[in-house]
Amino acid sequence: MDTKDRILEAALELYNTQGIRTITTRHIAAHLNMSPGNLHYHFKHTDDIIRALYARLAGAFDLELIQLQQSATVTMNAILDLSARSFQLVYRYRFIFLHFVEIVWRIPGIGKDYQVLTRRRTREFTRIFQRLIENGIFRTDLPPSIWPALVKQLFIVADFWLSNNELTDRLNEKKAVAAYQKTFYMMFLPFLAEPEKNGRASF
Amino acid sequence: MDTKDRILEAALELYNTQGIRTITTRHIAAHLNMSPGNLHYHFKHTDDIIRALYARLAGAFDLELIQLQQSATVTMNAILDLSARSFQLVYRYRFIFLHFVEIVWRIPGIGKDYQVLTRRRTREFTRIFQRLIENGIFRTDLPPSIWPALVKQLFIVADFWLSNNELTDRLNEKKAVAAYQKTFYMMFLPFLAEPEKNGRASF
DNA sequence: GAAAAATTAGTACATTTGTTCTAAAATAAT
DNA sequence: ATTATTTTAGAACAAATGTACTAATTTTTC
Repeated sequence: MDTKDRILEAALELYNTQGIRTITTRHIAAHLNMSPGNLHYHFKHTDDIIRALYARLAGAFDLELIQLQQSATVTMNAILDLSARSFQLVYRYRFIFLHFVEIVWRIPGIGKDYQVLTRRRTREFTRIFQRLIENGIFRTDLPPSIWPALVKQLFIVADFWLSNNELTDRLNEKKAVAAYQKTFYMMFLPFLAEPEKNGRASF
Repeated sequence: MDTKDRILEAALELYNTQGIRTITTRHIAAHLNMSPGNLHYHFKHTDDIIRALYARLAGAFDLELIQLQQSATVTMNAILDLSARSFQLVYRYRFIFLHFVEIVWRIPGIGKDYQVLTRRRTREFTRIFQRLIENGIFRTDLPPSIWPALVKQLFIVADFWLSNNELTDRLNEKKAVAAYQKTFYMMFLPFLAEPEKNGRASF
């Protein structure tokens, strides 16, 4: 692991546990027994570190979505599995989600990128839901405008479930994964044509 | 309006528009043509300002909830109206919701208070939903564990809808109110026993 | 093995920030 | 009216922060 990677890993850990307000480049450098000068040789500006971490998160997310899209038929189980795997990413890069608005205000490029990403993901999920309706998995008695609304709900919960956990239950990683998955399952349940049949036995 | 109020109003405006990271007591004082010394005479510590603003928000919220609880029968319309009025509060004190985790980490007292508040509100809503089930407004074919899950979903969306708006659509206040209300309406729709009958014509 | 390039440590600097201190001015109390 | 109290302005301070600079050291290239 080269120096740049070590800096990013240390920054990630410190940001995750102490927030972006209190952690400075000096803290990150000290945590690595490295001089501040050296750190700034690798990352000229503090924001470059955050930018790099966001880029890693976005890249990892893209990989997950590509995998989902490549499967011929999308099942509910595939979607729930995606939610579990993407939570691992959310948790790994949790400081971004816990301070999302702050980061986007501070580094506009990230906001722009997230907007584009979100629009693309919205289209993708709308299409997936379309297919789930056609396959009789989702209900057909609801107004069509419910589906984009569901997508929005899912995005909000996906992005901010962890913030809510931080404000309320403060579950540790293991318990958080389980609770997060259950939340997602429960979000889909009332939309299923036959809840008892299409639901997962494991819950 | 006394000086303390003027400081709080100025702080609220600046925090709302520029975030808590960039705004310092000096900015707030300058915005009021006031000396930093004077500001710190009224609020010894910066955090005291945030604490005072949070207290105002919490107090205003309590008033809303008391009003809902006093009504003999809670209807869907009453809940949707509450959601609209509470959004006005979320918007007025939006810096708190846009930087919630940061604030709670910085001022633990606020986190403690929010936890207690949330638990109480969870119990209240669970009871309300119970009655909506008994009155045949909500479906009865879903597992009972869906209702606490719905409460959690609602809280997450209520607290972070605005953050999501900031990251994606950036709607102004007027449009945001409308979209927020619609989101809430759509969240209840799949839980209604007879969507077409209990739903609102206005959507 | 010498020259060039890279990495690193350490220091330095200007700015900002939260807060305190002092004294002046305004206001209220008697 | 004079005294006491509250409020205000302005300066001052220590700590922290982002980043630049310099020189040393390590690594790579030839």
